[in-house]
Amino acid sequence: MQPKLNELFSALSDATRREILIMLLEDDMAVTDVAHPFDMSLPAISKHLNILSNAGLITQERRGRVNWCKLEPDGLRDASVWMLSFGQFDIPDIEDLERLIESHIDLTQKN
Amino acid sequence: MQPKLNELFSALSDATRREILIMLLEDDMAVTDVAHPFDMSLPAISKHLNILSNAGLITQERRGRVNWCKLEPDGLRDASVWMLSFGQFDIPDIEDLERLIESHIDLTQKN
DNA sequence: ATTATATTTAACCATATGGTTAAGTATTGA
DNA sequence: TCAATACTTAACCATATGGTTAAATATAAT
Repeated sequence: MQPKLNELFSALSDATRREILIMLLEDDMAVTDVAHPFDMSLPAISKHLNILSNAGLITQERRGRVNWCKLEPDGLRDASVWMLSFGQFDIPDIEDLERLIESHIDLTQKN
Repeated sequence: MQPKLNELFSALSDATRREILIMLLEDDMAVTDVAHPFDMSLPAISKHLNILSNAGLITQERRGRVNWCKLEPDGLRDASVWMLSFGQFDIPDIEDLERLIESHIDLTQKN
């Protein structure tokens, strides 16, 4: 399957979906549990998860009545390569990076 | 001004806008010249350029009646850091990267 | 002064997006 | 078997997006 930059970047352009990805960094989660922290209906979250799936950023595996959501970090690869190919910005500081990884506050911003 | 990941990723999610960014890697361009290769009206391109400006990916400087568009590669920085912070995918091959930079064909895909 | 060039703004249109509620479908537990 | 759980699907709605054409604006050239 060819990389789909439109779907990839479009999936990343929504704050709810970025938060979901960050939640899934911790561990695989059931749909209901993904939905829990959000002030939003379950169908809305279900749609977001479909969009993330179609973008190749997560996979979903149904076991019984539970649909387990799993991060697919390689899904970010194509978008990452695309951006790196511009290569004209400084490689972000290791320190910046570490700080950001530690505290995901900056990553979960809403706007 | 705070980074705006929504605007940034959203701007990158359109193939026309990604092509414009790649064109601007070569050199600064007037709006009309940006529009030339596209089968699209000038106002449509003008809108795309505004979206890229608002995302901080380009700047526009009017000199006389010409509005010069200039790439702002640092605009990609926040999105890049966000993606790198996932850090669970392999760093793309230097070879992959060089091949992609040489031939931007893979980067300008439409879907 | 008039015309041509470069671009933006306005008004409009079709489709996409992100949300809702209500109903449907499996699967599990009592 | 019946009810609860964990979803998904369908129908709907408001707003956003990406395009169009026509008109407006500002600068440059004749």
